Amino acid sequence: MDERQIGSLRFQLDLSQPIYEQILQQMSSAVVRGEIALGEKIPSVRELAQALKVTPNTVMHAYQEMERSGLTETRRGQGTFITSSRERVEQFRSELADEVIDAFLQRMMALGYSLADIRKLLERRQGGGSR
Amino acid sequence: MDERQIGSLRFQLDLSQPIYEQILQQMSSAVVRGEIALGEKIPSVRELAQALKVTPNTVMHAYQEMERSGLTETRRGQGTFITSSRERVEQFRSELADEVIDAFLQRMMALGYSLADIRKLLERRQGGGSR
DNA sequence: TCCAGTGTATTACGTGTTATGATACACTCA
DNA sequence: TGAGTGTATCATAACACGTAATACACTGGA
Repeated sequence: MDERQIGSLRFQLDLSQPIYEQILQQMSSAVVRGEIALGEKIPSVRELAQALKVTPNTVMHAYQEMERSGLTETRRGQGTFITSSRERVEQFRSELADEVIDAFLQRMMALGYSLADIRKLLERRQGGGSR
Repeated sequence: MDERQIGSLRFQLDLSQPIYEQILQQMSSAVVRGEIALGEKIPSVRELAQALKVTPNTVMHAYQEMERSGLTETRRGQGTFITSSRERVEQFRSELADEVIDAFLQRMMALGYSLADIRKLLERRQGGGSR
């Protein structure tokens, strides 16, 4: 696992997944968790490419996906910025969560687990934690 | 979405995922949910290939993965059979469930959801009941 | 013993995705 | 004007996936 830092951002890249998707996911995570401020400028395509030792094209791919999902706004000649709409970030977060939950439930049901079963299994994870 | 039936098995194949993985997953589901009896013979490589209109190689790929995970036993010249060990099937099921849950929790945490949040979201599914 | 039906292996080919590397263009701002 | 942006294009390579064809090894029943 390769770990690289640029500004306040931290990236962990491996070969198990397309690089552009890992950039996309980790950047989205950072935004959604408030680790990047709304309206903030993120590294330029070339800058991040150099920091991560990948091709600008690969970073571009990730950035374009982010804009497509409304998470960023790009201004030609200026750079790429996190959207300043808190609402949009919230919507992105909950929509993504919905998809993740749907896929999870579908896979578990295919294995014959009921919703009640799933809840029990999750409680078990909580184990020594808060309850 | 293409749906095909062979014996008691039903397969739904699309292009969103490798075919061999869809065969693997749907066959595993059927076993784990008891839709295929323990020790039962499953269609031969050529037979299933013809029914699904794919190449024998593709079915082979799926079958080899199933054997690697201990779900089936292959007997050269005879065919491929579901393991007759209920214990092994149970172990396969719970191991797979563990992996699915781990991946799910990791993705949700990356989006900033706590275990308590996740439980609440799942409860909501139960109430809304869109299955 | 033969043979049809099994699993298995190999080779060649085509396609799509991913990533690289290089180059060029368009835009913005100091 | 020039440096720094996003953007587009081309060629190339590697890899995964699927197809197609062929061949081999094994088993059980006729």
